[in-house]
Amino acid sequence: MTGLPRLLVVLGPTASGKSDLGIRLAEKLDGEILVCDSTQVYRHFDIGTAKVPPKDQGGIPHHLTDLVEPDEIFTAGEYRQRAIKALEDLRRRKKLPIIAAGTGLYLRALLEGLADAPARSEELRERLRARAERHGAASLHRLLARLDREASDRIAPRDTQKIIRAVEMRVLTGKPVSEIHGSGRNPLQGYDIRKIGLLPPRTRLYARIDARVEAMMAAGWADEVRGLIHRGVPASSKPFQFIGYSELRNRVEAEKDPKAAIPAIQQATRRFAKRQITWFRKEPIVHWLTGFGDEPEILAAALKVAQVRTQLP
RNA sequence: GGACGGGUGGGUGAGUGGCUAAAACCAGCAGACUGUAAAUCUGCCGCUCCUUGCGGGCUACGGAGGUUCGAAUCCUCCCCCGUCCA
Repeated sequence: MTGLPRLLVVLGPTASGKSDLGIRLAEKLDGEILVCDSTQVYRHFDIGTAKVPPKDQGGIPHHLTDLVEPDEIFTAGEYRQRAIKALEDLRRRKKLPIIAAGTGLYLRALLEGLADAPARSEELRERLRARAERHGAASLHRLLARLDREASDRIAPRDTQKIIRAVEMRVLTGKPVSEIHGSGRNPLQGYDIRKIGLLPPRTRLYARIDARVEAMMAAGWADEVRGLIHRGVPASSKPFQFIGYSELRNRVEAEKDPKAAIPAIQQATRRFAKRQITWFRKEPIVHWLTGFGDEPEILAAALKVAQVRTQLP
């Protein structure tokens, strides 16, 4: 066990101080950061996705950000592949990988792997979406019920996104979802993985979120959005769906005061944080720390978790 | 001082005699989620008791009375708020 190279994971809801803790740990333990965040993979969307600006990175290399252009679609499978490459690179250079994870699905895709399922098919999705438009979301669910009863029982009739994915898997492989998932995952091997979870008290976390949104606005978030519009990033592009970006784009386009969007953005971010917490609560073997990543006691506790010889159960 | 309009659960707001613990939306809480995941979706949401049931009890629609078998809904008075007239 002790022969395996270590892999640190810092996970937690947005604004819990993951990036900060990650950098401090990297400084002490000769590590580098692997960002695990579905929004930071997009170039040009910087302020609202809370990327750590280079001047604040403390000289610690940050990987897995700015991977694609805004009009591209990025997926968990893609993330897994890139992350594995990055891990191999760090291993060669004998650096401690520290994953700063805010996107639970991506983290799971990397650590536990994904089933051997087909990638998205845009044409098929186009057809399915058209069907939903014409005959309603319920018709898609009925279609899935015919193709894959078990999957349709598990997915809510209105959850069009998941229904489409299930139909897609069934059509592309001819196999029901349960069979594909039953075939197993391909977990990441060869690491002594230590997971540190940041879980600050809810009220304090919410207060930080509120303050951070204000700070992002003060840092020129609206101008960033203006720039994105000018460079021709379409409203339909994925990153414009991210929290804050949709609200700000609307306001900027309508030439309304962007500041008026602040309460709505704070609200959406708080709800997002809640969803992250729900997801991470299920994550196996996490050393939970009830505080923010920038607090000295938390750093001390995290260092302990990272360095003990035998992994605690 | 007078004339209207209005006061409903944390918020907005529907409800004009029983089907109403009270629509809807928001907020809040909890949850699901294996290739869009900062996405998408689900449940709960006055208090309380138990044999957890489309169960019982209590409290609730500004306040106090009243009418009625029955009131958030009708009547009386009072208190607030808004607009207008003086």
